[in-house]
Amino acid sequence: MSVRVRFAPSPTGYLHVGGLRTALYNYFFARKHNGSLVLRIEDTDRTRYVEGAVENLIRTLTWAGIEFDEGPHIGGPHAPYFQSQRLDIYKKHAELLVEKGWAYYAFDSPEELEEARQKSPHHEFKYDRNKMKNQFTIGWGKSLELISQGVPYVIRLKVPDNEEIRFYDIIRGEIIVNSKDVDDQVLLKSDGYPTYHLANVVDDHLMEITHIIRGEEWLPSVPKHILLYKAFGWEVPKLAHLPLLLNKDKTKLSKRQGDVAVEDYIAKGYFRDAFVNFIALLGWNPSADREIYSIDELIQKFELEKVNKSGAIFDVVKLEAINSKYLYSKPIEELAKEFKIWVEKRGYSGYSEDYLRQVVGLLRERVKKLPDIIDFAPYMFERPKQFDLEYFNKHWNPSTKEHLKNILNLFLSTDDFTHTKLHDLVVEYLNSKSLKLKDVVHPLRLAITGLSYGAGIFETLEVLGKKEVVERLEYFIDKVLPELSKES
RNA sequence: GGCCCUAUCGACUAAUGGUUAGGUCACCACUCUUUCAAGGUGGUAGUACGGGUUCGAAUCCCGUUAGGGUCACCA
Repeated sequence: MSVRVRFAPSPTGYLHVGGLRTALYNYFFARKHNGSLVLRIEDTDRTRYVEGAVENLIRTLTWAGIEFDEGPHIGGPHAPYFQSQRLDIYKKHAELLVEKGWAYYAFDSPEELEEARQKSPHHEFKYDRNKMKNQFTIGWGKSLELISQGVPYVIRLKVPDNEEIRFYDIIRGEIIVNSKDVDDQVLLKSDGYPTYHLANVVDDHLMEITHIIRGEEWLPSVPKHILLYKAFGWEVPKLAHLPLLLNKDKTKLSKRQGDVAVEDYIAKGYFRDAFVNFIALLGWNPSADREIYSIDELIQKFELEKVNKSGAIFDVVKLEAINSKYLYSKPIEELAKEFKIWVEKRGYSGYSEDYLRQVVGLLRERVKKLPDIIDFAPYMFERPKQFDLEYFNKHWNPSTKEHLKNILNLFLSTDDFTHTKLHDLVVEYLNSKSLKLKDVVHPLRLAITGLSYGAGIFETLEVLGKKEVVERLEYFIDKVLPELSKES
């Protein structure tokens, strides 16, 4: 039987990075085994539905390079892929369970349940089917009567009193839970919608899912699902519960402690392949002394059996390190094209791709993300408005102004504005004065960029071009210098 | 609190009974240098604890401790 896996998010707004990793592992697993990947939307909670969330989810998944074989956006043999469009299926199955004696009707109001919950300390409340209002306490006939009168009801799973439930998880091994610790879960809500547990089990079976790969937070509800499969007489798919992605304090990754939406990272300028690379290696790795992998390599090397058991802290520093490696190794033309979009987004226009290519080439190894270049070297896009006073004080002496003027004249005298030529001209001049390169390089950098750091100054001059450099130097000497001298 | 899961450098992880416990990020030092980076070289740092099993344990078993998840008519 061929592998069929699914990614089944609920449309509550955006794709969580943990969700992305789950989707990625499902995708890797499906591709590696020439199987199918299904996208199913678990929108059974009407109160949490967010407009546009599904489109957003699909857009982000697509950005990450994940391709589905079936789903709401492409259809497939098991459509519809929205659970909200499969209500009759769940209802039919819930009623089948009542018929078989595996489930029962209950009529407790939310208020009554809340009251019962309040009475028990901590979280010790468990639905007592012998005391609450249901078909066992009020009788079968009375129950049918209430239902026919339109009284709201739910269908609950009738969990055995004291029975060992065993299941095997590919990542965690055998797990045993006693049914006495399992609550009589609601399967069908009073609004006619199924709960996650029912819908999930029914759909995974109907859609012929062979492996369930999902987050560890689902592990505690597996016993309920096992009971459901047994009640229906269905085979349980293979299970794999992934370790959680954690905050720095080791709690489940949450919005409070940083960005959890994939789109936040897209907006910050991380590369798709770098981000996927990073996320994929949280909880699993191919056991080699390297960490840069293409998506194809990740697919080839992926093994569910090698996924870790313990949670992984999401560390942005590591993400930045990986991203910067991609930044350093990607083709410069590709970067220039992408960089243009970022530059324009910042309101700078009119730069040729050739100019941007040179800027990227000069600065990419100094930053972590492509758009960071703009903040790191704003002087490539506009003339400096501020000048680092500390830097000025550190490198200025009474004769520096004279040297700068002379260097300006040297620049004016040449039409060969390459960094090697500029370097040679300056060195020649310095030799005649018995000075060192560092005596003038810093003042020059300050005049041109306003900053104490950046790419090699002669390379920077070359990229900026003669006209721009000359104008900046003249402006600095005439206008800025008097002001700085006053302040220092 | 009940139930369940987990435990290797600060972080991500490798080592599936035999290694001086390895790599990457971060950090530190040195080097290169025209600033900032990048690069190069080197370094600090880990098997939570206690018992077993075994000739031999990070690895298997038990316990302790710690952390996490979960206990809805949410998913």
